[in-house]
Amino acid sequence: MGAWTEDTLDALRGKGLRQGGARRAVVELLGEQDCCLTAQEILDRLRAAKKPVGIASVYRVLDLLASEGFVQRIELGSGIARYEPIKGDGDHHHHLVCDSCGKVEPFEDNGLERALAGVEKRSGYDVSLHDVVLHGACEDCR
Amino acid sequence: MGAWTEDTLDALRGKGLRQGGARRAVVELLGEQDCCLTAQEILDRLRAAKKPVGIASVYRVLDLLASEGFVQRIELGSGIARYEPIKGDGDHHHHLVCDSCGKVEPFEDNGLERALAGVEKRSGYDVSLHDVVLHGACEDCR
DNA sequence: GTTCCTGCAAAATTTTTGCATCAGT
DNA sequence: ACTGATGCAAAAATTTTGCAGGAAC
Repeated sequence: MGAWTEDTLDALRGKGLRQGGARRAVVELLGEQDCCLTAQEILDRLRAAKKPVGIASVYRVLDLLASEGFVQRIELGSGIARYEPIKGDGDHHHHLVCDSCGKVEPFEDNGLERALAGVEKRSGYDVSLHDVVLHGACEDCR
Repeated sequence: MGAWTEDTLDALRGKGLRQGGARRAVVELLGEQDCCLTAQEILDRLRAAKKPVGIASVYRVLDLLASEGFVQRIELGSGIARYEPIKGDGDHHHHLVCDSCGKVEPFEDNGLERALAGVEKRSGYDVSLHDVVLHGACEDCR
C-alpha cells in the first residue's frame, strides 16, 4: 500500500469517518494511479476487481477526497471530470492532451512550477492548487 | 465592432458559412467580452438584448467557433463549460478561481508564458492552446 | 445498538441531436 | 430556389440526491 493511500485512510479515520467497502476501494485504487481517472473508469476497474460498488458511492468518495484536499478534480475539455491523487512526493505534474486522438500524457517542468509560484505569490490569493493543460496534436497526429 | 468580431465573421463568410441571427449574435456578444461566459450566460444576455435565440444554437455556434480556433472552451472545476474569444492582441490571460465564493478573475504573466512556451517546444506536441487555472481563496475569503 | 455508509433508482443539470421551418445567399 | 441555419422538443450523458437496508464502530 502506497504512502498516499495510507495517509489518506489515516486522515479519514482521524476525522471519525468510517471505512466501508466503497470508500476504501476508491482510495486504494486511486493510490495506485500516477495520472487521472474518470469516475466511470474507477467504477469499471473496481467492478473488474470484484469490488462491485455503486456509481453514486464513487462520486461521493471523490467529492469527499477533493474537499479534503486528497484528490484534484481536473477537466481536460471533453466535459468529463477526471480525478487524481495529490501525492506529496515529487510526482507533481500537468497534462498534455491530443485533441485529435484524445491521448492524455503527464509532464513535469520545474521552470513552469517556478513561474506558477511567482504568479501565486503576486496574486493575492491563497492558492491551494493549480492546473495546467496543453492542447494540441501529439507526435503521431501532427 | 471589435477586430475579433469582424475577423471572425469574415472568416466564417470566407468558408461559405451563412450568418443567421444566432450565429451573428453569439459572435458579436463574445467579441465584447474580455473574459469567459457560460452557454447559459450567453443565452440570457442575448434574450435580454431582445435577440431570442435557442440554447441549441448557442451550443452549435460555440462548437463551430471552438473547432475553427476562434473561441477557447475552458472548464474551471464547476462542471460548467465556459467560452472566451481568442483575441490576437495582447489580452492573453489565464484564470484565478476562488473556490469559496466562486469569483473568477483573469490574470496575465509574461514569465508564465515564457515557461509555457519552453514546455510546448520540448513537448513534441504541436500545441494550439493552453489553459492555466489557479484555485484558492481570494483576498476577501482567505 | 447507533450512526454512518452504500447501492439502487430517480432526479437534476448540462449538452447534443432530430426534425420541420425559416432565412441567407 | 437551394442550401444551410435555427428553434423547439426530445434524447443523451454526466452528476447529484432520496431512501431503505446494511455495515462499521
